[in-house]
Order: sequence, then C-alpha cells, then structure tokens
Amino acid sequence: MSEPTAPRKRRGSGRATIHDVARLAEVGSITVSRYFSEPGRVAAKRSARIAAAVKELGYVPNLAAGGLASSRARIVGMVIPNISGPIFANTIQTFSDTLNRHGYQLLLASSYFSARQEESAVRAFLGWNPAALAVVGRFHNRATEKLLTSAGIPVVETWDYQPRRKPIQVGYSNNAVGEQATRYLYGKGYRRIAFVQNSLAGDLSAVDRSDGYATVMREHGLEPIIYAPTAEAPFDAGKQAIEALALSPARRARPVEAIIFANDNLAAGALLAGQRAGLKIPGQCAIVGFGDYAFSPLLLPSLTTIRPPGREIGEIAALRILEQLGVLPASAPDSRLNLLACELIERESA
Amino acid sequence: MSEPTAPRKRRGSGRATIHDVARLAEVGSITVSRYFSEPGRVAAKRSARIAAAVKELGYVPNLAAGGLASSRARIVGMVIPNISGPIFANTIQTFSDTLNRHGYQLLLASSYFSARQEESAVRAFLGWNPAALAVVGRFHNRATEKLLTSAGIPVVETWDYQPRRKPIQVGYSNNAVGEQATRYLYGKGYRRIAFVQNSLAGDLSAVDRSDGYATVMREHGLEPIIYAPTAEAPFDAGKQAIEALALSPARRARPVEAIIFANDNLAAGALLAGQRAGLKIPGQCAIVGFGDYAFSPLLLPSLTTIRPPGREIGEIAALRILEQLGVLPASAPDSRLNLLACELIERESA
DNA sequence: TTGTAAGCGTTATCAG
DNA sequence: CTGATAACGCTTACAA
Repeated sequence: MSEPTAPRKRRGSGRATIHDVARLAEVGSITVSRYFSEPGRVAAKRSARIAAAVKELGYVPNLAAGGLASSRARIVGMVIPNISGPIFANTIQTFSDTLNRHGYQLLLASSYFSARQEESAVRAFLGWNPAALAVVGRFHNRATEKLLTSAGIPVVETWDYQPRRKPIQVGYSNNAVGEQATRYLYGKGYRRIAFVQNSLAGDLSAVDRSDGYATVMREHGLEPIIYAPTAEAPFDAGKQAIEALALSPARRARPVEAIIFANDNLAAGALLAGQRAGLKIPGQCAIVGFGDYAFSPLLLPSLTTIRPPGREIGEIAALRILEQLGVLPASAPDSRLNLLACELIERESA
Repeated sequence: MSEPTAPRKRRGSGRATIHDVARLAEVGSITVSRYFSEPGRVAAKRSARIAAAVKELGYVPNLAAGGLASSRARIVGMVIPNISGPIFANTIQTFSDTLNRHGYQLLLASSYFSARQEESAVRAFLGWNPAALAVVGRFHNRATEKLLTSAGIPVVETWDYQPRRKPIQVGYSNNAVGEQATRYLYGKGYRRIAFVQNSLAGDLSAVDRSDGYATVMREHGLEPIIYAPTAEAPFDAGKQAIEALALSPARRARPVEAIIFANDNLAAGALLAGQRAGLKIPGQCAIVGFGDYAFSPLLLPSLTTIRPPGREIGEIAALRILEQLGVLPASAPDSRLNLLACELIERESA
C-alpha cells in the first residue's frame, strides 16, 4: 500500500495509467489493455502480475480515453421530460439498471417538454460520443431530428409508439388506452361517459387518449362528451371538471354516469371534490384515471386506473439498444417495433 | 447542406472534427478550439467563418477528447439508492438541472442501498474522469471510501448531514426531525406519544429520528414507546402498528394518543386501517409521518408530515460542487457544511 | 491574435 | 501470446 510518489508531470490527472500498471507488472501496456478487454488472451502468469499492479496502484481504466481510441464509448444518453414526476421515474430506473448490468452508463437530462431544452440535451450528449440515445415521444424540433438521424447511432423513442417512424419504438398506444377505458365502462353498463382533458396544453398523449375514447363512443352510437378544464393545477382542474359534469345544477338533469380523466391527478382532484360534495362514487358517478400514481390505491374510494408500462419501457428500450450494439443477440427479426399493453387496474371508483 | 463525402478513414467515428471545421473555415484547428472556449480572443472575421463551417458540418465538439486533453471532464456522477422512489427523485432533478445550466452533465446510477453496488457505480464513474461525485449518506464500504478519498475531486455526501466527515455535507439532521415531530405533538397537548420504526432493517435514518424522539420524550419526563413492526410491506407494517398501539384490546386501557411514523407509507397504512376500524383520527389518535409523499395531502384525513428538503439538497449539492470547481465564486468561508431544515406540514391528521 | 508541437490515456493495426 | 507504433479529437505550452 505504498504511495509511489510519481514524478509530477505537467499535464494529466495524476491518476495511475495503463502505462504505470504495465511498468510495475513488467509487461507491455497493450497487454494490460487486453487483460481488461480479452482476459482469455493473456497468459496466467502475466495476468497475475497485472492484477497485483492494478490493485497496488488502485488503477481505474480511463473510459473517456478508451472511448476516444475505439470511438465506442459505453455510455447512453436519455432525455426525459421530467425526472421527479410520477410517470418517468420507473423508466429511468429500469433503463439505467439494465444498461449498468452490461457495463454501460447512463447520461441523464430533463427537457420539461421543451423542444429547445431537448435539443440542447441531445447536443450535449452527442459530445460524449454516446453509443446510443433514448428520447421520449416523437415530437422534436428540426434541429434535434437532424442531430438524431445524423448521429449514426441507435436511437430509441419511448412511451409514444408510432409504427411509421424510423427510430426504434418502445411504448404503448394512447389511442388504445382511450378505447380500453371506454370499453371497460361500457361493458359495466355506463352510457353517458365523459372524457376530461388535461388543462396542460401540449399534453398530446392525452389528446390521443380522448380520440380513442371518442371512437368507441361513436362505435356504440353515443355522443362523446369531452370537457377541457381551465384551472391550471391538476387537482383544481379535476374539481372543476366534476363540478361541471356531475354537480352543477345545469347538469343535474342529465348528469354523466362515468368520467375518464386524462390522468390520476385530475381524477384524484375530482374524487375528493365529489366526495366532499356528497357525490357517491361510483354509485352516482364512476371515475377512471390514467397513470396509476402512488396515491391511487390509497384514495377512498381507491382509484380505478390504467397503468402504463413504465418499467417495461425502460428495460425493453435498454435491451433493444444493447441488441443494436451487438452486446446482446438480436431477439426478433424486427425488433424496431415494441408495442406494449397497458393494464387496467380495477379498484373501487369504477 | 451538401454532405461532403469524407474519405473514409480506418478509424474514427466519422463525425466532423475540429480539424474539418478548421479546414473549411481556413483557420488553424486551435483557433476553432478557442472559438468555443474563449470566443473573445478570436477575431470577428474568423469567428464568422468558423460559425458557418460549424453549421455546415453540423459539428459537435467531442467532449471526451476535450476532457482527456484537459484532464477536466465536465461530467458529474451521482449514486442514489433509488431513482424511482418518492424520496430521491426531486434531488436528482434539481441536481441535474443545476449542473446542466453550467454545462455539466449528470452520470446516474442506483445502488439500492447496497454498498457493493455503490462501489461498482463509483468505480465506473471514476473511469469517466468526472469533475466531481455525489453520493447519498455516509455509509460506504472501505473500497468505496478509498476510491472517494483518493479520487482527488470534490465529493459531496447528501441527505445525511454529518459535520465530522471530510466530504462536503448537504443534508438535514434526522435526529432533529425526530425532535421536531415530538415537540410539535407535545405542544399540541399530546403526552402518550409512540414512535413506529421502519420494518425495513438498514434504514438507519429512521433510527436517528427515533433517537431524537426519545430524547424529547425523556426531556419531558415521558417514557418513549418505540414499536417495531415485523410486516415487510410498508402499508401492512403501518396497519400492524396502529392495531398494536391503538386498537388492540390489550392497549384499550391506555391507548396512545399520537403516533410518529418512520415514513409516510407506514403512516398511510395506519391511517387507512385505523379509519376502517372506526378510529377517529386525530380525535382518538393523531398521526405524523415523514417524507411528504405525493399521496399525503390526498388522504382522508390528510397527513401531517415532515417534508425533507429534497429539491434543495440537489440544488445546493450542485452549487457547492460548482464552487469547488471554480465555476462559481465561493459563497461562504466554509461551504463544506450545509445543514438544511425540514418543514413540518400541518394537515388534518395531527 | 494566431499557429505549431506535444501530449492526454487508451485501442486498432500490424508485425513478431 | 506479446509488443511497437500510430491513431482517436482535443487542449496545453510555447513561439511567432
């Protein structure tokens, strides 16, 4: 455990290099390199000497240098709209873990649904010469689009499944989710079913869900009722929606029997407001959410909702990337398309 | 927008380099380098030519190469126990955003509270020659400890504030949190106050909180009542605790008046169980949690809890790192110590 | 203000 | 199985 006082060079980080290890182990530097990349090709005797030197010096290979030399850095960038929200955290978790398991590191940045921030994150990632990139959704600005296509590396678009696009797709169909919720309620006998939009403009996934809802309604000869709240805070918007659709005197004549909300936040706001106003849920009005947030099973009544496959998306996105990189064997003839299902979680509210 | 068919070299990523830009702009490569690092020192005429060439080629500087040359990579690693849990997501978010704002990128990995996984993450990060490293808490194995100290870069320990340790500390005192909750309840007139531990062994922060609780109880001449549930699932453990402390026939004679839970999950489990059993909360038994999870304001009654400063921890950790790196001016004589306060959120349950 | 030369720490290539 | 040499794309040091 001696600390060999290396003659301080003018440049460099001061950490032990592959050459220091080679010198101490009395082998060529390239043999040390092979010791890490192809251990089988190094004679046992030298391997032992190298192992000792590595330990002695506390040597950690410089991956940036390795990546530069091989132009193949074991790093993958992911741009996600929101790290701390209830939606994407699971995806990040499984994406990261799956990559780590195969020796790849995750570079993370958030875009807050801003195309400009997304572009700047992609640009910064590209500077690290990543092995692959993952983004959320299909809406990018032209510059990002160009960066992505000309990067020459695997790109995965997650969450929003769009079969016609070039990048690998891993996600689910929001349209199908809208249909799924509507069919469920229809099957339970509900007819006057409404859909409540997200007050957050730009949530295009929710619009897709309402389209699916409207399709099924028309299929059954029913008129779609789409309500767009104006309140910004989700809970307030949900409250506003249930007041307009089920509690207002104007509606009292023909109140809706069931409401599908754009997400669980809205549904929770509605649930609480309805409950405090004495509305029986699901007796007078059933409620379905989307997202299966952490609080959803804890509400009273507990919230029936649709769970998007967040964990699966992260894992499968990582696996597809690793396959593209040749780290894992290809799993399917065309693994570009990965359409996952969402699970409807039946609880008390509908 | 022509795609200049570069003569395919035997090595390299194929992307435009600083030399390509220099050639096209008819300047030396080093001038292009300066154009990015010290724009002021490049003549306007050349700057314009360089800008045009950069755009034409879609040039993105290779940060790995730059980091290698300068031995100063603008990348920071963070090891967090859990990305997708309710606790750490905010910290990751603000940490990442603050770093990004100053041109630094976040490398992320999760440890799941495993010292071995933490070590492997730190080792992998070190390979990228990061500018700094952030970890959670003070419990690392010897190898990690050694890697951290010998890395020669700023290291920040977050969440668990420990004034005696060498690395920069950004966090709060769990002991103080335990005291805070107890004093609050005592101030409201409660005397028979219990503390419910986390059934998850290894949650040492919760033990610190119970110590703080016990201190204040003794201060007031009261006997601490610490209950350790055996059920593994948090909600079940909470249920188990409230049954033992407030609902069981054995306890009926002298039921506790208030309970402090190790976290909001336990508190929520207790809340629901108590409510279904007809227990009046807070009338018969007040409840205080810890964490201020997303569902806590939505419970009925809404949960009084203590909010740890997750967002602040992430931001301050990043700022301290940037100060250490000289990117930002030092804010205080000794910015190593950053003890933050937790906010008690008074709601309906206590 | 600009350029030249020499690394940074690693791996691809080719020759033993 | 092992090694010398030349990249990889950039920045530091120094010179003009």
